[in-house]
Amino acid sequence: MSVGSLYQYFPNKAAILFRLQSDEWRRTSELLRSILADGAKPPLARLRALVHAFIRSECEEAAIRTALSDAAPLYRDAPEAHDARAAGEGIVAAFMREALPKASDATRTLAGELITTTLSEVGKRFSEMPHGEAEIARHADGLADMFCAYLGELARRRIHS
Amino acid sequence: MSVGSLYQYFPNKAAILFRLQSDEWRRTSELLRSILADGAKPPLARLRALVHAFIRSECEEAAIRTALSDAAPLYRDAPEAHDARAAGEGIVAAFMREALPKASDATRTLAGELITTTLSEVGKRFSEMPHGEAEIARHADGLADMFCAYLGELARRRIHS
DNA sequence: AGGAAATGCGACGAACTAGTCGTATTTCAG
DNA sequence: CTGAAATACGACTAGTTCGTCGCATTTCCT
Repeated sequence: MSVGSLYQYFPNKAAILFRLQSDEWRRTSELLRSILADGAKPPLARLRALVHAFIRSECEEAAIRTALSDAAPLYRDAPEAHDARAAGEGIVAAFMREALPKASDATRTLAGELITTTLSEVGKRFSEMPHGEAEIARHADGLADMFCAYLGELARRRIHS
Repeated sequence: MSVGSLYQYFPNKAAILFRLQSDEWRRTSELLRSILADGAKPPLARLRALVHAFIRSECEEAAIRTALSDAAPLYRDAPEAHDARAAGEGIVAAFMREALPKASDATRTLAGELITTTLSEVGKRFSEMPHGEAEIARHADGLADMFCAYLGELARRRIHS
């Protein structure tokens, strides 16, 4: 693929990168939906599966992910970026209603946001430093443990300092 | 401060940015030490205080933090970056021994790494999107809840899926 | 096959950025 | 006060990067 051909389909470099990132986001949404909405398993098992799948997918093609996140300044303020995020939030919200049926809306929203941003930000860092299969699995398990403990505690509603 | 003057003290742009980042790291280490090593309060209260202090400090001077993290590619592979990280890890390790006295070394290390990277990565994201005081406090509390729940669960050693 | 339309291409130019260098200004000892 | 050493300065240059443009190649219709 040559420079000229590329610029027949995209107005500028930002658009190219944004398109790549956008595809990435779409795939991630798909992952979210397919795992979180699977009604067969209990909620926490699904969450754990999601963490593993997500971390593993971040570590594949680590190079392109790093490049994309380095280019973030170019598309950080794009309106589509916001939309993509919103799409994911809907799926997470539905999951949270299932996982925390008795919690308040505010609690659910906060917990959902925290888990989502933690997963995506920590995932990004994983993609930046190469690991072995086993390391990845260990860390993903730890992360899942953390989320499960948090949700468990919220369900029991006895968070103390 | 002019360009020429700046380059009398630094060999190149990367060195300038790295110096700024390095100062930031030193201040963060200081924060870690001063809060986590305060033996008076119980461990989880200290952790909660740390989360609040850290998130608040990330949100101050958000502009420079964002600029620095955008420049990360310039110093990502610098050896000093690794050292700075190691310094923080020592403090965290000591704290973890206190918070999880009965856990294995592997468990403690993993939990320490997870909490550290989660805090720093999620903190970075907070600095990128402006929030009100109240929002910040709410999220910091949520994050602290998550960490406390995780450590509590590890202390009780009954993580299930 | 002939030719016209669409697509592919990469050398080139415009714009930007990091870093230098000769000059101007300040500091300070004798 | 004087002159030399240190520091400050910003116009300038070398090098890089994004995006364009004219030509080459492929596609597709008659």
